[in-house]
Amino acid sequence: MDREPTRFESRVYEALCRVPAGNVVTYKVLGEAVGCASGQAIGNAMRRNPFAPEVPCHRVIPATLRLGGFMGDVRGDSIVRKRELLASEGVEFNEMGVLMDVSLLLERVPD
DNA sequence: AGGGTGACTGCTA
DNA sequence: GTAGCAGCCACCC
Repeated sequence: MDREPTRFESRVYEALCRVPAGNVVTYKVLGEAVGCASGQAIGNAMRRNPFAPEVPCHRVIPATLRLGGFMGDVRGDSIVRKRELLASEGVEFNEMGVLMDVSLLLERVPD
């Protein structure tokens, strides 16, 4: 299971670190930052992220503006953790699990 | 080399 | 609101 990140994954993590606290991006946006047309591949990289939350993978959400997954889980206590992590940065989700303030969602990863 | 998997996306119903 | 499906791409057999 555990292994060193591939070059692709390292690029993804590097781009991810440019997302400021208090903001979020979609898997798609993060993919565009590293030249990957598949959000699913990005999700794979996140799922394997060995550095959470050092590398802020909790700032990546699906285009549906829901919470998505965290640390391998798509529906579990980890999601609550992700939600609280984001709340502590000022990014809040409602009871339905949907992002409240859409203006916090960046359309592209900063340089 | 080929097939299966998945923290996705967009469309359809 | 939900469910299913095709397309997507990196990774792991």
